[in-house]
Amino acid sequence: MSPRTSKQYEEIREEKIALIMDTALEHFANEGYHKTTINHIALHAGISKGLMYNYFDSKEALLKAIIDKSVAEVFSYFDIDRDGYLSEEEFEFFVRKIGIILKEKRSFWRLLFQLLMQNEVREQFIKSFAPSGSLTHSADVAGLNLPASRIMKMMTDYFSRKKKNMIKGYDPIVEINMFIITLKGFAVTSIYSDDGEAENNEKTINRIIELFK
Amino acid sequence: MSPRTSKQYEEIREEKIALIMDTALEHFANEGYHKTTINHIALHAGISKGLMYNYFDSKEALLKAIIDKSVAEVFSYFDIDRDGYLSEEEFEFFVRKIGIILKEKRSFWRLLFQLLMQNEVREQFIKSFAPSGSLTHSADVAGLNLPASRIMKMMTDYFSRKKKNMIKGYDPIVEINMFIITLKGFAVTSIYSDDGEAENNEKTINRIIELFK
Amino acid sequence: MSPRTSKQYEEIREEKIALIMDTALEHFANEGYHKTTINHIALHAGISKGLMYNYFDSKEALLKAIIDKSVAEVFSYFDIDRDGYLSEEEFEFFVRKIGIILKEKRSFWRLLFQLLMQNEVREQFIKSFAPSGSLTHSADVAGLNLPASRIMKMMTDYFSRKKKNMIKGYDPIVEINMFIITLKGFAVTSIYSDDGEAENNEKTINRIIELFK
Amino acid sequence: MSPRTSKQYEEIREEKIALIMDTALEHFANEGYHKTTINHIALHAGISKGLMYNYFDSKEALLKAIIDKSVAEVFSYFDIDRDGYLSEEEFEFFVRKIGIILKEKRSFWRLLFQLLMQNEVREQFIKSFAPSGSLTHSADVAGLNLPASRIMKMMTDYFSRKKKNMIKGYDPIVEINMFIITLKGFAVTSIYSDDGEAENNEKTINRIIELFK
DNA sequence: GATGAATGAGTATTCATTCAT
DNA sequence: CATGAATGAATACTCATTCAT
Repeated sequence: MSPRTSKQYEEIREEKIALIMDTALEHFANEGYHKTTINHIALHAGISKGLMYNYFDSKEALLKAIIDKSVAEVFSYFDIDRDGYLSEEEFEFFVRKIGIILKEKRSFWRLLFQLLMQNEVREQFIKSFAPSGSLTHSADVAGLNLPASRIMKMMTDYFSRKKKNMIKGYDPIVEINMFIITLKGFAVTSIYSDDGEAENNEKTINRIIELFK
Repeated sequence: MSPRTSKQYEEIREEKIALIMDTALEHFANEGYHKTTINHIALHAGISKGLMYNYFDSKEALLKAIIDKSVAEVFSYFDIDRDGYLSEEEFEFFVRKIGIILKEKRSFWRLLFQLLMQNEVREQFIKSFAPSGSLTHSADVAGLNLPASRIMKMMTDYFSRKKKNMIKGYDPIVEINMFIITLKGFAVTSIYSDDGEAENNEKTINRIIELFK
Repeated sequence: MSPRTSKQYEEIREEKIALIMDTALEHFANEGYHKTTINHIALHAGISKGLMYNYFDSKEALLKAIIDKSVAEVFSYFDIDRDGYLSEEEFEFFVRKIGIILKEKRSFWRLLFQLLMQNEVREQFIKSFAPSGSLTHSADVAGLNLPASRIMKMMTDYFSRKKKNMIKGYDPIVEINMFIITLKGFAVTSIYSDDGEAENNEKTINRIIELFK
Repeated sequence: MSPRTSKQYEEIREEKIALIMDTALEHFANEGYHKTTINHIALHAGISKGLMYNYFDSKEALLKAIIDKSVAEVFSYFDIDRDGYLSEEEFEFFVRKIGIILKEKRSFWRLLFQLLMQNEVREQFIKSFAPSGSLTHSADVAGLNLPASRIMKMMTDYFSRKKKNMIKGYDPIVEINMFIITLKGFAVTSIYSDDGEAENNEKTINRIIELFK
């Protein structure tokens, strides 16, 4: 007879918010943001249209919340705040981690790449994640210069240090770019590959490490 | 003031069709297919909304026409119908060609990648371009198995033949995958890079050739 | 910690009802009935949405309750149930009373005028306050024929009696109408004037009395 | 077979715009802006919902267009740009004109008064029509300080000049206020009176002229 | 008595598509 | 061939109202 405690309410809220965000991410990622209607999301989440508007101001706000949350999760995967030095072991760890996170957050990556394909969104995204002046364009990951400043710095240092075998003509900038496009290509491939290709992806990761370690 | 000859009419038709397709491609690529309205296209093409429906049955038909035309153009770039053998010179030529075509057909590629990010479209696309059973998934370019059958065959042969330096553990399948994801990563990066990065792209292309030739 | 007595409950009820009605009146008056949401009222009253539905059946019922209560209050200001005769002193008192009540119940008047601007509402209102057949249209206060029958009767008597200075052409009906539109114009002005204009309003009241006493 | 000339198109546009604005004004005035739905307007205008959006950006833009047009019309009724001097004949003409315009533009006035009853709108309106600093509040017509500056100036001059009979205590400011509230009261009454009361309104106008000329 | 999550009918707005001229 | 007015189904969003706790 008495009203729920505010703790109970908070739990309900969080559950529903998670439910909505998860459902929306799934559909945004697979059918596209524009093609996905609020109705569709509500239907698949088993709630009413109106409820979503209790938690999110608009479809766009929902999208933003999803992106923000996912980006935060991804960043937290790489405990950035270490010494800033990248050893060879850490480099390998980093690459393997990417392989894992691409699989685990596959929906998010699909959505993100999708969004980044649109000029307006990409520019917006770059603006919000790239500390102004922090990066040369050569270090830009096709719009994905995420926590860029820090990670990129470590990368650059890493590749500068190696001077692989002192090969004549070794250019760290070129090498970083190669590494980035390789990762990007792997990402784009991986997030649209099905489970049957897990083994292949594994081999590819190994080869990437072999090449750039 | 005499009535136009049917030849003149034909010319007008073709001009208008080209104008509409070019304008639409530009906007589809940069603002996204869904966000681009027919009104917008008509406005920018300097024609009326109705005219487009004289030439195309629907917005989707327009999209399809654009894709078909562009794909045909891209394929024609690589005169596929040769001997089916890929020499080292031809391999280098092929890679450089890709670098060029990515720049020249940038809008198309943007649009294509954008579309391929949507499950439904991707599946549709794969179905229409991949002769069933022709490819192992390992040779699938994340949905981009273009004139696949033929080109892929040549590639596979090429990489199988090389057995680069007879390095132990050399696996042609892995090598092809590496090559493909590298190209794909380069593509995704290149089509969203601005002109100032031409030099960088050039260097990257050189390095790709160096690595996989 | 003993259970509340029913008297305490009654007190809570009345307090809450008053709180809700006051808050609602304030917002209805200033932002408009339609623009004011139940949420908004609940928020500003510091209660939950649901609580209002414990006391009022609907938003419209709340409105009606507010109007009824306010109208009753206004009528009670003029202790109508006297001898039915209006002396000159009483006339002046009456006019000054109106000046005061317009200030004190400003929100109500704003709301009322607002509502009366809508055909449907006005008709409804006229029906409920004007005993059928009791008034000639000439005595209608643009929908505001409040406790009409009685007060109007007194007014008519008052103006008929005066025959101000026996001026030729003096028409009590016209004079009543003039008096009414003057009051109405004063009302509309007064309820939207700010405090700084109190002095002006005072002077206007004096002049009205001077003119119509 | 050939498309309409742009003149024909222009005619169609103007006709439809007028139709939409007239229909909307009618309904806004009688049922209230918020209660009137776009559907309703479209239905009564015999057009589709969509068509209205071909001509107006939004419901609010439609409202604004109506107000702007009506205000312009009303102002044009009083050919403001004369010598700025108000003779007694002109004063009478002015008052009678108001009586007429209230009848002819009744819907507009209903709508306007309705809107002015809402704080936000009223403030907006005052801002757009009152040249800053041009008026003392005492000359404010309950938010309706229209082409205020000019007309009010003429009025003030007129009432200052008269010093009616040199009566002791004659205060032009008070007299202007009285005149304004009388007009306002007449307006509010008139726009909600039906045709049967035409005669009464006529008499009231005569009395107003008698009192303030 | 009190709460706020949940609902869904209703509303403004968009946009591909049609069609008379 | 060319035009743009007209349509209406679809979509995002609002808000009064219900109800389990």
